Amino acid sequence: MQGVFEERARKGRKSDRTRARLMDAAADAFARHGIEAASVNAIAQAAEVSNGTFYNHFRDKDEIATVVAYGIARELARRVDDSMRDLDDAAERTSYGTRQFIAVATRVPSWGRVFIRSVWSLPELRREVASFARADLERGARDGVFKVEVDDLLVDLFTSMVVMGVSRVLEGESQADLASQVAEHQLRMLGVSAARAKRVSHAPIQLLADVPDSLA
Amino acid sequence: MQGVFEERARKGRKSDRTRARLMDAAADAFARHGIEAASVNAIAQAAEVSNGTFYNHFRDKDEIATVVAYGIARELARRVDDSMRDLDDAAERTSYGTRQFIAVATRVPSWGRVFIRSVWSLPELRREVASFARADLERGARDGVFKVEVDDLLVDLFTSMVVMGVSRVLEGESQADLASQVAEHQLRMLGVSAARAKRVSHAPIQLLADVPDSLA
Amino acid sequence: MQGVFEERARKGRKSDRTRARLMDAAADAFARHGIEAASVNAIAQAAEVSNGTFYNHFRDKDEIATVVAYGIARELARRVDDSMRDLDDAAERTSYGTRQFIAVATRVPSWGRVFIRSVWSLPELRREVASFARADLERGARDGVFKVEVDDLLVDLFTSMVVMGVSRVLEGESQADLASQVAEHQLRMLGVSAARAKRVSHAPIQLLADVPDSLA
Amino acid sequence: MQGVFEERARKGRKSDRTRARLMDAAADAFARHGIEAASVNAIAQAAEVSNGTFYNHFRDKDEIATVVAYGIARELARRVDDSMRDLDDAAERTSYGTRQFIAVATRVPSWGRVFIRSVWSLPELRREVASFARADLERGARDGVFKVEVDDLLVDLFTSMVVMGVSRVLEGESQADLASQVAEHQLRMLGVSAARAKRVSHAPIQLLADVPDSLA
DNA sequence: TATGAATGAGTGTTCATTCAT
DNA sequence: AATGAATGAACACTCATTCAT
Repeated sequence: MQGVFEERARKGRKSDRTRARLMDAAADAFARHGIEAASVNAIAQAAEVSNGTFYNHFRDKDEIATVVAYGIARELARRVDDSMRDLDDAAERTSYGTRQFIAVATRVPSWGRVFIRSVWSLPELRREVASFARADLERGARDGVFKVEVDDLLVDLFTSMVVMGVSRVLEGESQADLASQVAEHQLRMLGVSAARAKRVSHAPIQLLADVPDSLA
Repeated sequence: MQGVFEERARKGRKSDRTRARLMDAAADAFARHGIEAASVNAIAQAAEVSNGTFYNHFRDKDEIATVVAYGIARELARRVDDSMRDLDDAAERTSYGTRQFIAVATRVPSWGRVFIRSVWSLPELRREVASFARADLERGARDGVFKVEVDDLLVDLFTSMVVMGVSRVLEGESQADLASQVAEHQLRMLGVSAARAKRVSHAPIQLLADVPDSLA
Repeated sequence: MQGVFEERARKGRKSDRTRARLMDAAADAFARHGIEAASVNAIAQAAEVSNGTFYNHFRDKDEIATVVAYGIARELARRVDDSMRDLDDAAERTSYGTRQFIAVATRVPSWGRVFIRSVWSLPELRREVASFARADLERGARDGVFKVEVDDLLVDLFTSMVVMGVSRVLEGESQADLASQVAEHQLRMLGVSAARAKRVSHAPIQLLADVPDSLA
Repeated sequence: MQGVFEERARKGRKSDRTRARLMDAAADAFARHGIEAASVNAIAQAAEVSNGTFYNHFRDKDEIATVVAYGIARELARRVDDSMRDLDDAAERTSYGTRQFIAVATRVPSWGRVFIRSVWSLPELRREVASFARADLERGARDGVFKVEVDDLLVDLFTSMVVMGVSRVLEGESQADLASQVAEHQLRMLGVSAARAKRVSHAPIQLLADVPDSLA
């Protein structure tokens, strides 16, 4: 099994690849058992290096946990953002973003699981990811598409709904329709008419075209 | 300091009181450091019994964690439910329930924290607590007050919003208005008109009349 | 092999005996390899308890090191002091004390070795032990037996000579005459005439009459 | 900062300079944390070379420890000896040597600290340094200046007094008078009259004239 | 039921040392 | 000679759990 970080470090130096393999192994272990319960030894073993090597690359377990969580969160946000370049309407962007995010986050289950774990424990990370959503929410409010005032609480509620969606999919729910429904509920919460909310959220979209097959 | 479980076991036998003190201490420790990081020794010490005594009352740490989480969740739900006996309208019940729940769950911070931690890790517990909400959501759908279909996903989204509210308050947000806003957003998501959502959610309510002073 | 601490805790509770055995084992290990190089596991093993038990009795390795060092130093000082109750003349007391101390400290080699190691690294301990010597030096200066001013430096030089004596004996030198010569040199340093220094320091003395045979 | 070893290797080949820098870094680290606690990595880093390079120059940590200790001890002895070329009288030589040694050993504190640490753990080193003192003690005994028999014990006691002096100065005592007092006590121990001991030991001397400024 | 000393597997972490480049 | 990533044994310390009293 080759992880996503290693995939990307394939061209780098050997040391970079070792680091990437540790990160992949850590993401996997964190997803499986949680950060506390994942042991450094197990991570090193999964990465096929000795435990000492771990400490050549990371100061301690906290460091790799943070690095991995941010790495994953940023990569998820980046991919979703990239896929939305052509959309203008705030309702469409918001709805599309939610659906795409759920799709991407569940594509590599260990990444999704690390994400929903760290999104609560690392507030800065949450804020960073939420800032993408916030921009669209504010645009919608400005344009009159949304009828609500955008504040921290609204952004957090919006985020918690996305997270809930990711959780459900990772628990086994089929992703396709579920993501649309989450988006639909969000739009209604934001003051979009029920009819439009349904229409926009269930419009067919192109998912994940750019994700390499090796991640499956 | 006397905890809530002990409060209720005051009349019971000595053994019951010991058990209750262990549960109070555990709730506190779990809230403070998380379940993994809370040690049995520390719990026993806080309960002023020896570590051996712990194992006379609970098979292992997992058991007390589950028992405490369920105990707290049920107590929270019971209190909120009790306070809603006189309400009939689904929108009012839903809104009132959310506001009351946030108030109660944050009244004893350690309980609130244990709740938001366990609500994700114990799905059965989540379902049990959510069943109260589900009843009102279904009533509202039946009565035409809510314009949405009630399914598992909706209940979970509704729940995640309440949890988000509790989190924010425990992070230091002032509770009063925040709870109302959460409720308002929920009603809008459920298809209630913006005007009514606002009116219902910001109506003054009597909070916590029944909470014993010892919890303050 | 039964150590000195255990000997003394024989009548105590079982827990006290375990603690004492750990201390004996630690004294031995510290003497053999130095404090840094002695491992907690090795100490526990030598005491025939599990490594976990060690930490039921001592917070960490530093704690047992300090406790053992002070325990040994005080016991050495106490024994020597006890044996000098009947002496009045400062020159005799000083000389006798040095000889007795060297005898006692080398009687249980591991104690002596711990002493010469810790006397440099724990200044408070050095001061505590030296305070016995200081009293006699000051008395001698007051009585005119010694012709020097007693200050910190003098006490330290005096102490370092005793320590040197202990070192030499532990390195294999025969103790009897060596201790007398150390005492003789000390007296001369203090201003006692060569003739009297020799006479006083080589007078026969009763060594160690009170030390239990089990220590041999 | 440029160390003493490097200073002297300035003209040598690059390899020699690397070696010298490692020795300076090691002396510093040993003085700061003790030999056990000083890590090879830290030494290499302080010397601004990679850890691998360390092993091109020294077989292991023990080797550099010994080499550094001997290097320092010999350098100290050499400097003191050089400064005494013109003195003839044994009492003067002895006293002057002690004072000069304390001055030199405390001039570069890390050297002094390494010295007092290794003088106990490396008996051969102690003997080597002491041989300078021994020569003067024997000359004094032959000449009748000292009234004692010179044997191993006397040399060791004499040495321990010098070491004690170095310790005190490194602990913060002002060096000037302290060294004189140590020398005075030594002379008295050797049988020199109190009056002459005082006079000789407190005579003004020229300290450290030959120490390069870079050491300051 | 209560006690608390004892257990021992397990954890994170350090570090001297090796070796391919 | 120099590099620095990799190694893995060793260490201090934690903690859930057992059990004799």
